[in-house]
Amino acid sequence: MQLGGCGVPTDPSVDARYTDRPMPEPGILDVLNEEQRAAAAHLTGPALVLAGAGSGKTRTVVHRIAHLMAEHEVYPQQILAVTFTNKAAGELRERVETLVGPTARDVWVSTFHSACLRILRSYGSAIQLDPGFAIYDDGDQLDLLKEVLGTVVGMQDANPRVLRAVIDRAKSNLWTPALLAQEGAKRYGHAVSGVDLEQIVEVYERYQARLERANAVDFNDILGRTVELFTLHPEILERVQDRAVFVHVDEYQDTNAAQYRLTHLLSEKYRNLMVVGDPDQGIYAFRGADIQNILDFQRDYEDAVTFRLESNYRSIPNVLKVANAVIEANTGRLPKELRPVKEDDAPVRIYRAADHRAEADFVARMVEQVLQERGGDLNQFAVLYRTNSQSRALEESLRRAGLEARIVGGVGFYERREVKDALSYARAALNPGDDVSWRRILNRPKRGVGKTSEEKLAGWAARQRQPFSEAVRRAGEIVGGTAAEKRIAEFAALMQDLSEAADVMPAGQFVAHLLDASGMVRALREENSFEAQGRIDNLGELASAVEEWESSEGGTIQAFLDEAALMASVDDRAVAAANAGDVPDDAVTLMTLHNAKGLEFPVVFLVGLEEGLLPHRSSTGSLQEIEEERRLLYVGVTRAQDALYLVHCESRMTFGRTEPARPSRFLEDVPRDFLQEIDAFGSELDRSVRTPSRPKVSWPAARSAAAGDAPKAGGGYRGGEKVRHPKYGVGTVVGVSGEGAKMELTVVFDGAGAKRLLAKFANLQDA
DNA sequence: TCCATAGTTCTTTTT
DNA sequence: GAACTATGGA
Repeated sequence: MQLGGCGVPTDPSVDARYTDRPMPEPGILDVLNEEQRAAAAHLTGPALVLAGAGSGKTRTVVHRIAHLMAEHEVYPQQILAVTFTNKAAGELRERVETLVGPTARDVWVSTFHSACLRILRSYGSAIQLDPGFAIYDDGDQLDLLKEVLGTVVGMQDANPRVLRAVIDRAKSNLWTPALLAQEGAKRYGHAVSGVDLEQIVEVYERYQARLERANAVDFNDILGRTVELFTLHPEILERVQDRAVFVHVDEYQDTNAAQYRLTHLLSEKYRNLMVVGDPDQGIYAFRGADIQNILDFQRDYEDAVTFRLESNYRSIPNVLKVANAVIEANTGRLPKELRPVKEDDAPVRIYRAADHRAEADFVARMVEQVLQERGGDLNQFAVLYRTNSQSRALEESLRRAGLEARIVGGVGFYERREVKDALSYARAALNPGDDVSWRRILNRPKRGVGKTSEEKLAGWAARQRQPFSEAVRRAGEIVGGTAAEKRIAEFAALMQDLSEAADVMPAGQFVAHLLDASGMVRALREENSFEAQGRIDNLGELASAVEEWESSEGGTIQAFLDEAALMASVDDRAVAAANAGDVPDDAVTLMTLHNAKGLEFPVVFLVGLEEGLLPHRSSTGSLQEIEEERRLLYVGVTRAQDALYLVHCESRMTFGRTEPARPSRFLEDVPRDFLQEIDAFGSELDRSVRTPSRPKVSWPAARSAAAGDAPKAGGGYRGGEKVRHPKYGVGTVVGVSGEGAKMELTVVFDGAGAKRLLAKFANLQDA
């Protein structure tokens, strides 16, 4: 699908043709409910769709698009739909295609980033971007920033991550360095995150200059430079506008200033803008998203029509009760209550685990149990957590139980060192200005060019204002007479060969050649280790992914690099082939709460519901931050269709240190009788036992009252406690139920696994 | 220039 | 507990 040259009528006179039709139309919209149908039948002008979780938002957009095409003669080439992830885009396109057939392929469905990247590849030369410009990801940004920091007085020891965060934030607000100086001073004073504002501005300026000199853009530039392009070249904007007569923006609550501006620019010619979202699911303020964008839509577009979708088709009533209770605690929200359509119900369960291991074992055990009880496959399960680092224990427990796990996100395939190196070769071959890539591969694999030589080259490049690759080419003049000189010359010859190869070889062949000629694979083979073999396998998978990409999509290596750069998770569409080897088609899904947005699963586990994790310790500084964390929990809860397990630990390991953990404050917002407490085996615990004479005490307080000071004699056991059994040895108490003579303990023994014991007879000692 | 070792920082969250 | 980085000896 090419921009511009695809037979788009220059003036489709939409306003005249598509207004004043009687409503509702027969046909396509019949399957929708009343709320959905009203929104989907909307024709022209701005519209806001406030869509609660699970209310059929995508369905509504899909039918609206189909309706426009099938019954109002709108060309697919006039429709643009912007989604948040590549995955959502693929799904949307597929569903429209199911409804209206293959012409749906001409509907432009894309993320903001992919759409803008395509525009920049087509028209970027108008703002001094060479067609082969590189995309710098987080790691590249950091590398470049480290270099820049070295050149600014007093910034040598500054943390590049902090600077990156500030610059990213400025860019997502569309602030140039000058604007950052101005606006930053207004909002933050003279220092941001403890760094002097003037110095930050200086770093930002130099960083940006270096990016532009390298013919590169970072992620935020993909949006920001597109805005720049549109502003400086209205004729280009207009061509794109004609490709976007009807604009849809999904997850509008997560748009930042740059995306807001783009939305406005794209839709201002025809004003057929439909934005869809849910302010309660805004979870990206940390990267500049502003919920105010959706809250102010009616103010921005006074003639806007608002539609509300509040019937929830996804979740059982108890899940929605919990969800509503959680989100009601937020202030300043539009009142909204999810109404269940489903009638079947089951309790939402809560489990208190001893530590992250017990938590993970519990999840594995429940998965097995549910499989036994109701059958089905592993794809029905999802485990959601706040931080990626929580995935390891979960993965281990599941694997130990023989259950496949699929981790979405995390350290992606394209961020693995060897893969990144290989891609850097490709980038360097395509773009002699890409200093970060050139420097990365200079001595990788090791070819005897050390830090000293590298710095001499870099110093020369900086003084001469030349790209690093030029320094490599002229190494003789710079490091003449040293041992490294010859090695660098060989490297220069290699790169000369590769850049010629990039022009003449098809993508797959080029990557295969690069892997061979660079010596990467050879060096790994010589290492002869288990780990090196894994890396070789990854490189092999990369080669097949490119091959596959080339034969199925007919893509160039440049297009492959673009796709890889914008790919959030490895199982996103085309390049997923890269990981085809180890992604099973039946597996429990593990991912962060952020990644889970927009998805649904029959059985959901929310783990790590503790203070410090959710809300995360670094997001407790302001009410806004805490409320965003609460929305994150809300997003998690509303992913569940039929069963929901909430899990928190009594102690958790952070930075390799085990520390006591308190249940999340958000659990206090959920009335206790909305939750059924269970033990490590899923058996229901008797509530009256756990809250003696204090029925109104909310969750966390009740916990300490019940377990905290109980005497040891008489069986005052509590979860997390280490005990010794005469036969089974040392173990950890993971569950307590009943009282007195009937008190039962669930103990996970280090050697013998989990056992259920009557406390009275177990003959346990402290361990 | 490279390698082993000790020390340090690190975890939010993602296009 | 891992991944990265500084250091000193070969």
